[in-house]
Amino acid sequence: MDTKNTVRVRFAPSPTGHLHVGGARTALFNWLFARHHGGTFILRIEDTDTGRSTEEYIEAIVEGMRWLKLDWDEGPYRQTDRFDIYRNYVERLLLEGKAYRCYCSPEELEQRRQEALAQGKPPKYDGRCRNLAEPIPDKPCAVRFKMPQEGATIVNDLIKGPIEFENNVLEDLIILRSDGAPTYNFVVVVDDIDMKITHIIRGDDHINNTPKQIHIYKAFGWEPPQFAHLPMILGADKARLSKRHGATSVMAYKDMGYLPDALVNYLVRLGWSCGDQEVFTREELIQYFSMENVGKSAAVFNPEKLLWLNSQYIMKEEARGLAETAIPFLIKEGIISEGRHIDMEWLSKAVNTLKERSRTLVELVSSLKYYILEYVEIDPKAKDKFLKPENLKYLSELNVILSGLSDFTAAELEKVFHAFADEREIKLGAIAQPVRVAVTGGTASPGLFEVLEIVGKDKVIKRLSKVIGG
RNA sequence: GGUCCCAUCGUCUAGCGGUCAGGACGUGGCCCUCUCAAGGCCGAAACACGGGUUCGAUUCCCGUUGGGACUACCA
Repeated sequence: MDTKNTVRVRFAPSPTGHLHVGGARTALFNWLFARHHGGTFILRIEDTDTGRSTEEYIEAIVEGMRWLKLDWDEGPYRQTDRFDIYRNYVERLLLEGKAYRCYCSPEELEQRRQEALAQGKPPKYDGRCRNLAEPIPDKPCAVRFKMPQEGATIVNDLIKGPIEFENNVLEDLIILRSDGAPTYNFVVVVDDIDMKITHIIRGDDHINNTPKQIHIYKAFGWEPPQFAHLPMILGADKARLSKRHGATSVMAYKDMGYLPDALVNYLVRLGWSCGDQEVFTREELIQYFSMENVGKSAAVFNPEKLLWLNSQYIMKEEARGLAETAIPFLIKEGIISEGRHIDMEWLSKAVNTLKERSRTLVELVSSLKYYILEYVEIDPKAKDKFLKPENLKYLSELNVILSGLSDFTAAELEKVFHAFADEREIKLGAIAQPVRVAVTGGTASPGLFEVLEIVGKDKVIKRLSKVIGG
């Protein structure tokens, strides 16, 4: 099959919430499929539920897509802009006798549904308006699609394989509400045909909708696209991922200091694999992506592994670029103020020492405090352990030596410290840890000498003096 | 209740009839070391169960069990 330049896929979220990780993964797989085949990726907003859709969420979804760098070639289309198109198609079905007006009120329907459920019967529409001879003038009505009741429908899913449905389990679904707004199962078909979608890649929560949609395609005489149903993403309790499981919105991960490439890498490995490889560049993903390597079973979202991946990406990232993305976090934490000038070259050096010990940008920024601030807050436990009187004696001797240094570089400092320890016949750690605590406020940091160099002689002396004095 | 999907270490997964069942996260130990990381080495850890098919099943088929989704004038 020649799929080159002919593949057209879409991500079709409904703007009833932020872009969440499940949606993001669906978007990602569509995007990868399109990019891999040199096809077209379309963003379509499914806002036919005017009661729940909001402009804010449309913005939020677009923002999330941009942050993840999932660029689209067409759209965002909005279904609310296309109501006339849908109504024409509904009209056509009505004319051809493939749909009918239903005068049952939502209340009546709901009541019958509850009764059926209570009796343990399938809550399926009974079709009572199906054979009405004449339209009832001036009575509000919805339009239902006449679902075939004989035979079976087979969905040939690219991921799950063939799935068979008995047609008699399908009901005459409403395609046009009494307020004139069309419904999902109808517009999705019309749009996918209208937009010449070749592959529908979506969550497997849509599997049961697929046979219904196939009948609509058939009613119009259209050839359905290919279907590929992605397995769900679950929480630790194996239930569908939701707010209960913690952060689910993509932008929440941005705020927590995750890199978009790390999230993308994590998400793609939830359900897709390529041998033993865990870390991929975008180019590799595009090159290697194939529907054949998409798994069938649902996957539990594992924050620990995402954190590890994020640390990998931070480690690989250029210090300069990291420093730049860290700026908003520094401002948010009040470590630097909005307009203040900061020497990016210097900051990059500091960031460089922290790259391999920060799993998130938030952690990175937190460590950056002791590089940037004048004084540091000292952890009480660290103080008790390492700033005892005997240590303070060494610190003040050392402070004198450091004050006299003109070459305050890591290499020079290392020599000085070793000489200091040798003369007093103490281990390097015996002096390094107290200095570390005095300068960084804690017991863990990058190599002490590089920290001292970057913090700079001035601040180092100030911090040591303060510790000795107080 | 009905329909459909799914089933390999705790988690993500490789496996596409014959493997000591591989990798990754996490976890335990060791090495490195001024601390913390990073890195290296080693370890514990899985084929849900029962029937078939086959010379041989983790792999193919059927049940059971267990999870999940859908079942709206939501998408």
